[in-house]
Amino acid sequence: MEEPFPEEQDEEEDEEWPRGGRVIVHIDLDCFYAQVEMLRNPQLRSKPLGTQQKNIVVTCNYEARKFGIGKLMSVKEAKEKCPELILVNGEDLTPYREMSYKVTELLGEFCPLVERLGFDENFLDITELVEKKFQELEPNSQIPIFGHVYKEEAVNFQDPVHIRLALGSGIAWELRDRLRSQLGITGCAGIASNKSLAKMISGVFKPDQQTLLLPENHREFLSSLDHIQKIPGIGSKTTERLEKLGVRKIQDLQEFPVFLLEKEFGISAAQRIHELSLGQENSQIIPWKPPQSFSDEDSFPKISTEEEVREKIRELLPKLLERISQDGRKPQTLRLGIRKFPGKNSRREFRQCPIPKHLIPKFGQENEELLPILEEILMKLFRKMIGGKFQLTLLSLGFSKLQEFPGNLGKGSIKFYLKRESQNKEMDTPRAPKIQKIPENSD
DNA sequence: TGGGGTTAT
DNA sequence: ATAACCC
Repeated sequence: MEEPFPEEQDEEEDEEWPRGGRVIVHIDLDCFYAQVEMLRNPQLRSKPLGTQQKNIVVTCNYEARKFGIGKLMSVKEAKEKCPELILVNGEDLTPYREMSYKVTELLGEFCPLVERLGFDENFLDITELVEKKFQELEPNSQIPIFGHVYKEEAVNFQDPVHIRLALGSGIAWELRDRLRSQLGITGCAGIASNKSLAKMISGVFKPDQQTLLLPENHREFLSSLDHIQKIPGIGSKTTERLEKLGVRKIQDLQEFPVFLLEKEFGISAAQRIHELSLGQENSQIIPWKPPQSFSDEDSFPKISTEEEVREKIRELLPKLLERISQDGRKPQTLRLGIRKFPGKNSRREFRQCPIPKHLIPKFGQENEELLPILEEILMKLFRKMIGGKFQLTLLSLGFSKLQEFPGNLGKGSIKFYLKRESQNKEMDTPRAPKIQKIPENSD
């Protein structure tokens, strides 16, 4: 009578994985740049506001969205839709970068497993936190659910997986509450049993809300997302190739023969793609560490002389040097990036080179010699990339291979980095008093 | 269409 | 170094 265990994979697969063991939260800040600008100037809060980079409105607040303004819309179109739209320049990312790290830092106080994705998203693996709460549960205690549950599905309080996710919704609520009360920032959260699903579910109810996805609804939720590109990890290139195979909807992908996927993408990518379409994914949260590279770019109308290139380098280099010296680590590699004029799909080309050994120690201090030397190295690099005539629309400088310097013990460590970032805590946030939250049942 | 980032090959 | 991915 002993049925053999379904031997799906007796390989090195994570033992804990199926059974929906983990609880993952994805936090997605609402129109982040616009929020930061509204904190800097509260007058803007009640007005339609966008942040502008060159001729693009990159984000806008919800007042502006009422007029039909959306992400990455041209300034021209946005102004047509809303002539009284206020635009602030968002080309210097410093304020956003700083607030972004404050957010990650705050989340890190709850849980060491925080992963950043861009400036405005974070993943947390709160499995252990949830487990602790689970163990502390009194025999017949009521477990509140916070925020929405996808499909308004009833939580089954007999099911330990459901209970853990419900506890996770409480933690997500607390995280969002702290972001609002301490930093004045709102965002959405998704709670699910892996990163991919947590991320996809977080945007279901949009500003300042959260959504919980139960395992029974994985398939249905994925099918509801109709297009394959909604799956994180399936980008534009993969989408093109899939569409050539006749696959457009997630459901198409779920049902598509794996051996045909393997012919197109190779075994490992095919497996990944197929599993993603079913919501099966077990990648770990990679704890955040100090950035592995710094870069600074600028785009502009065509330039075509070396002198212009040199000028752009002179604008960008000091800013980067300042950031590097704040960080405390020293770069071993210098990178130059360009975009050539007929901007073939906005592609950039990069060249790197090692930074001469004797220059590396000079990076911490204010250093006048450093600038001209680096400038020359960059110009040489530039000449190597270009042969003769050129037209450029973008220049990018970057430092990488960041090395902690002996003598700077602990600089570059996470703690040090976070301290620096949060030092100018001019707590100008007279936020609404902390209110005891009542679970939103269904709004 | 901007100004960033990471990982895989 | 490039290409793919993410925001």
